[in-house]
Amino acid sequence: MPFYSEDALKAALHSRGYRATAQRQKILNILQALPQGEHLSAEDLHALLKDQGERISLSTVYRTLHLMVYMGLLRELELAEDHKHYELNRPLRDHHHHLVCVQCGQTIEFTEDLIDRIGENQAHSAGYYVLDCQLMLYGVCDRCSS
Amino acid sequence: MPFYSEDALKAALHSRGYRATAQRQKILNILQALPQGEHLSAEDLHALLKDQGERISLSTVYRTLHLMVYMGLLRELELAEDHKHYELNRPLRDHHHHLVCVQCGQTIEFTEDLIDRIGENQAHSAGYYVLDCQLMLYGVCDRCSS
DNA sequence: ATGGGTGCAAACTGTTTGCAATCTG
DNA sequence: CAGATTGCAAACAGTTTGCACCCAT
Repeated sequence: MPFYSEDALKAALHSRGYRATAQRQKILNILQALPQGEHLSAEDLHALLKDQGERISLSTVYRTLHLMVYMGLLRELELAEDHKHYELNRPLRDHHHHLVCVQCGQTIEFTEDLIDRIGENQAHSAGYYVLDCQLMLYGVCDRCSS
Repeated sequence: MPFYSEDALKAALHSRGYRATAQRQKILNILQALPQGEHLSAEDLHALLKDQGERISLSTVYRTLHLMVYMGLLRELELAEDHKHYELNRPLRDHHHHLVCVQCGQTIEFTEDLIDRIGENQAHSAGYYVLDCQLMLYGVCDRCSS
């Protein structure tokens, strides 16, 4: 059950004056097909598209990811790695947060509605419309600290 | 009232088998002197040191920042910009969180003890020792959405 | 005096950009 | 058909690394 049908994406793009292209559709499709909690880097995504036989350039992947983050369709994650990861921006109640070990990079995901609600409140009181709310916890896991 | 006296830094380094060097001292000093909520990039820090007449290389700045994040003395922030920022990792109660406009980059800081407590609990129950806890809110500010 | 730390310059990685060609509306 | 979007290759920024020298322990 995809969040964005072809038409929904088309409408979202058109409503802001952007054009619906095959590349944008394919990128969103891949990210929609990802299981909850999976996230890809721009290069992962590009490699996947290549594997599927699509002809699409890395620059277009970057441009599309930026556009979709800007539109609020995607979340951009900064985890332990040195590059960004992207995933579909599902409704707030499904948001998960990240706990990262700064030494080994192990990442644990968890959900916590209260955080999302607090974030929502803070943003609203500052006059912001929320696109994404991420609690990042950095620490040392038990394996690394022993 | 600095968090880390010269001796405290020296002790922290020695206890983990690292050496106390003038460069490490100077970098920590600059970050300690920063007002609450200010944060610098590696290059900002390097430029500041140069201005003060210090002779220190950019690589050493990077190496030192990494070491101190790893040790838990500093926080590494990923804001709207395309490079990392660093600030002193003060005790949890002083932690602040960030609200960023994805369109204009305006950043608002706020504090919320409850978030820190939730984070602490989540981390502990996963067996992690917390170094840092940041709520990142991405959205669109009222000026950009109008 | 030993080996951790530094400075320099060169390499690297992920990302961005200019431009001509190609599509969408 | 006009202008948005793409692909390519080249540029870029921030960061990392190899190595010889230096200095803390």
